[in-house]
Amino acid sequence: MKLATWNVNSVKARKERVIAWLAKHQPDVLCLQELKAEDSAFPMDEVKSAGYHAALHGQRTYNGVAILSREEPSDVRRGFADDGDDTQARLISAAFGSLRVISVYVPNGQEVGSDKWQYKLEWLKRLQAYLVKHHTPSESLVLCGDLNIAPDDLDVARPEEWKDSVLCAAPARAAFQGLIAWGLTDVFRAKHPEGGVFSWWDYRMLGFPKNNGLRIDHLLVTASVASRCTDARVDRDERKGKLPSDHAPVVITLA
DNA sequence: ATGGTTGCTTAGCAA
Repeated sequence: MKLATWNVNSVKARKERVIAWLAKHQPDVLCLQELKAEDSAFPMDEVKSAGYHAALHGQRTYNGVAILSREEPSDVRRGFADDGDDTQARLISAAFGSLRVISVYVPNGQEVGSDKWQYKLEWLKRLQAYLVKHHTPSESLVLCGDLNIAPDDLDVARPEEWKDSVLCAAPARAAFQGLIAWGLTDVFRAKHPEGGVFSWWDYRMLGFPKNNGLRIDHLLVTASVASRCTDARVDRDERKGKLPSDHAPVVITLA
């Protein structure tokens, strides 16, 4: 079984790439982030023709998340449905038999100390509370998406350059460790303990040609899923060529 | 040569 997560930075701009990627890699589940499109603008016909279902939580201009799957999803849930601000479409959850998959787009935070940074930290707290309220580490669960956190300096090509950024600042890394402490395993790290593998490169300043990358897209899994994981990789090729997303897909294989 | 982006929405923001 193959599960993947990919921040596509506009599903309309990336439509051909997404369809081609599905055809080439045949994942069982593909979680998408940053659709930047309402549900009505999602390329549903093309995705269906490729043989996939799509559970959507879209939004105009910003945000928007989805879960594409070969199997029809059940129990689709959108947003936190808590008493906080739920106007930003950043979380969707679906079940496939006994496997629960959650696709998230964590706020970037823009600048440490800004209002958006506060929102990011609060959002991460709500994510932790959401897991505690709705799920248990004894389930088979995959929490994946653009977490906008590089958990360790091993996940940063140039740690000195990024150390004070919203992707690396201590409170963000502490929030990531909170998810781990709840009962999730960073299976990608387990397969690549040496680090130096990245999932995002800034469009600006020749980020990709210089490999000035960070690993901020993750698949965090509970123990029963971790024990089945045989492979974890970044599809770096997808960041190449004409008009790529600034993120590459991250893929795990389960026995 | 010291900059060098993209997407959405239409000049300014977000990443």
